[in-house]
Amino acid sequence: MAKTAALPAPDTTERSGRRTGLERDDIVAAALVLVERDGPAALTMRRLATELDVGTPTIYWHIANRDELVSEVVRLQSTRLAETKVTGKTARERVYRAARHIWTSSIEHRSITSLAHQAGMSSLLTHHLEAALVMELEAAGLVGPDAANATRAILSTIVGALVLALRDVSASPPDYRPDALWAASNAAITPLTRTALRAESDVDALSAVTLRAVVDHFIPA
Amino acid sequence: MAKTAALPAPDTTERSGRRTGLERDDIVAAALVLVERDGPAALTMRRLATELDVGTPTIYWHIANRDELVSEVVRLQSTRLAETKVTGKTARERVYRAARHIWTSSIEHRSITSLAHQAGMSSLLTHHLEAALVMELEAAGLVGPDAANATRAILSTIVGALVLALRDVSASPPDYRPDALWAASNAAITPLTRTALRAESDVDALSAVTLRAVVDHFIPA
DNA sequence: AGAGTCCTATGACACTGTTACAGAGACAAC
DNA sequence: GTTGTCTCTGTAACAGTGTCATAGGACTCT
Repeated sequence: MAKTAALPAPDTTERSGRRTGLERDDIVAAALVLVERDGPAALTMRRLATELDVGTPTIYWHIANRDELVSEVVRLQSTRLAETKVTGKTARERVYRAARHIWTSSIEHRSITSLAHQAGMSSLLTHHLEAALVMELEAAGLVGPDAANATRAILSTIVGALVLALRDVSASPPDYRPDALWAASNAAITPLTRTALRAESDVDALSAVTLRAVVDHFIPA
Repeated sequence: MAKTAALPAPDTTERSGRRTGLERDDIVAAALVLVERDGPAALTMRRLATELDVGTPTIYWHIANRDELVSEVVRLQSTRLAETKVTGKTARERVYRAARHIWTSSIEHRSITSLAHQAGMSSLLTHHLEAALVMELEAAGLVGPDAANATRAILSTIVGALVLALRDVSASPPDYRPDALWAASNAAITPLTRTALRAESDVDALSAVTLRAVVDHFIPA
């Protein structure tokens, strides 16, 4: 035990029995740091315990499940992403910027985005940003079910692009990567299109275009 | 050992040492059945072995990794989805129908879709259907990068809607479900919109609308 | 009959999440 | 000052997971 120093180290008193007060938040914060530093797969109860220089059951005293820990981590990150300042002249533009902000934030913290995504909690991660989006939608004249549907459509568009952007191509066997797949395909496709499909795509630009199309469709000019 | 009978049972000869020929495909087929019957989480090497009435290392003789097994399962399902008959008068309509077919197929076999999705191989699962989509796109006048970008945009739209449709809300703690999240949110949102956000959404219809918007944007009238 | 190849079972290793249990330390009450 | 009692922590274990080393059986060829 007592390897390389732990992450937060909130109390100066040497490790000895009782801790004072705020533990739960420290655990969640440490988990967040761990994920951002070493990726989603690194979030292991034992590893987190080691990082905190603590036994595994200690974590279970403060937190019920691993699922709850993940929820808490995602929620913490969600609040950190809360503040948003949307600019833009037209209502359409402001909606687009708000949506685009969700994309950039998710890409910027891709480890936690992947974590939330694996746990099926993307909506929790983006909730605050989503609220900002809804406000812009209402400012653009959409209320009730119209606003809700537009929100979901925009969010699903972003999530779809995120899946494309964050997937790990190196994980699947070489023969089954999109590149090789299109090369081996015997479909009746123009060579030009085939090579374009094999090439790497600029997911960021593509996401922007698609998002613009969806926003334009749901927001009246 | 020798519990309830195995799934395929290809040979009448009692289990005894050497099998004749086609084993690998049987394993993959059994894995596919297992996933479709009991969900993605049920695909365990030991459980698959038990299902085949065989030891675990036997599977490893035919298949390298679990990842390779998953790849093979997804690929098998992909070929089964291969035949597509796209109807529709206009080119736009045919593109839309081809894209919509990817959605319905993915929803219909949601267990395998989830499996492919978790492994980051959604594109492998939908590859054949994607090829059909590309052909329709070319028939609509798009070639090269234009066709490739339209393909990716449409596919990401579908995948985004799939994530929304296939997520397991019961997995996350009650306080963090979208419903409760919007109820507790203190954002400046109209009550009408808030209740609309809290309500369950018709993801299928929403996906159709979004898809239509994206297709209309990329395909000239 | 002997050799070689293909396939399989036993058993283990290193992980994972999770928990029962036995305690330490700090505070309150007597 | 001595007891509790509550809060927290470490040791050790259980049941799973993917994966592999090893030994041996069964079949085909010579």
